[in-house]
Amino acid sequence: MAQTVTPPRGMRDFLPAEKARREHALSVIRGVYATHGFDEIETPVMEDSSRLHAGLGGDNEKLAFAVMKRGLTPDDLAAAAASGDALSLADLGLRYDLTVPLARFYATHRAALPPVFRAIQIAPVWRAERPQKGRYRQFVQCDIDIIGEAGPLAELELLTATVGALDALGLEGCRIRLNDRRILAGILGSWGVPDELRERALITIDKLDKIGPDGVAAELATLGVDRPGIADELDALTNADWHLMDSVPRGAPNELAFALQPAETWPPNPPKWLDLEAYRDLLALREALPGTPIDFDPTLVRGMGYYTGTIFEIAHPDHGYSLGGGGRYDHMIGRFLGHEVPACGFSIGFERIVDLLAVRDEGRPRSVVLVHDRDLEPAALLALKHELVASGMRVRFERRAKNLRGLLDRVTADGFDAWAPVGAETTDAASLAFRDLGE
RNA sequence: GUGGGUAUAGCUCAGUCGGUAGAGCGCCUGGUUGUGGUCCAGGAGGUCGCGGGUUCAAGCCCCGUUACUCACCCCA
Repeated sequence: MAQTVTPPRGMRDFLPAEKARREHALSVIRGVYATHGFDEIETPVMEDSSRLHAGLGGDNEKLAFAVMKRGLTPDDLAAAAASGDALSLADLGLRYDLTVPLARFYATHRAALPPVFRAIQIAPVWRAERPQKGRYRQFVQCDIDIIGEAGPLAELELLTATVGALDALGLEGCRIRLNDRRILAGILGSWGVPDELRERALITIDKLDKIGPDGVAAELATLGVDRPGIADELDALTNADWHLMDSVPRGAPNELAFALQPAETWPPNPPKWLDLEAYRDLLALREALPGTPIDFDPTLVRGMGYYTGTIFEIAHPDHGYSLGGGGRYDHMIGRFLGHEVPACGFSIGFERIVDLLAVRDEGRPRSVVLVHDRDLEPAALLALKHELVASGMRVRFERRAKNLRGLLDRVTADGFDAWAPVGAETTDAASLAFRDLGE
């Protein structure tokens, strides 16, 4: 091999067939989101480094690609080396999600935006992770966000629009996992977890489906949270039937299970740690979305530090990773604006769904390949092509190959419908003898 | 950041016990076919990822390194 020529690690080129699949899926998602009343915006791929590292991105901040300042001097480098602060050499960075840029966007343009703003963002983000299956260093997210709506209506609109998009894509088997940061905070509070350990404890709980209740309890103990009975409580949380629509908990009764039954059977004395607003919001979501595949999962955490209320993820039985996620982040815009504006968003992980989609090609124009002898006049060929294009066809030239099989297989894979030989005796489009492809 | 696998022609891959670098497809040339998707012959194309080591001899064994890939952590 003369030289290895590849795109940057974790980033990809797209050949025509794959590019067409992606654009088709994107147009479906755009269309559904638009019918649900959202408006598309665009922001720069970079933001100020300080904004990307304001503590809002959780672990993703460590994965941000930084952009070095222009015109750095040896003194600058020496100062950075002395302080050990490499980030001081950067003033910009590539965005690692679309939520932080949206909050900045809203703070910048709030005067031009409606009181309740519904935004679509479909764009690439970058994270310097180690690539693997379903994980890239450049990937497209499809975000919808509602800014300015504090009540559950925001969650409902986001959930219905997202489920609508998944349905329109023909993606079957997806379920929405649902939880609320306030529920998690209540659980942690009941265990006496101090505030400074809360984030780490949450990440530990997130591993429940991988390392089990005993594993989580053991890891919590290493953090200093060693209250007896935690493993049993986690086990009860896991084993309860948490389907919000139609169920009563089937596991051993526990406080949280009772709390999530319908209001009529709600115990008169709710557990002290239960956040009543969160409880009411989850109830409202359940009652407003009958038939939607939503599962309450008290162990769903999500890594972003900025979530303040409901959190959700798209799960698919064929994949160990989530296909999307989101939640409420009521305090983030206040960081940029100075006063609080409620906000909630849902993101579809485009890379993780596009491979699951079947190809649909209805509505394409008829597309034909002209296989021409190699000694024809370009002007004559172009006149033929012009005539066909003017009639609404998609037209591709291919120079005559000795063996046509490979050529015809290739253009069939590219989606062409028919081909015709073109020789010196071909005078106009009427004299072309088209043959169907894909037989 | 941690662990496993892989690396040979443009592509997909063989390569046995260490003994002269291979196939299919694609490409080029000539012929065959002649309303055309057939067939035949010939040809070009390789620093066997890179660097060391062992050996009379390394694509093959050893060490290192880089890239790709799968998984973990974390995430979409």
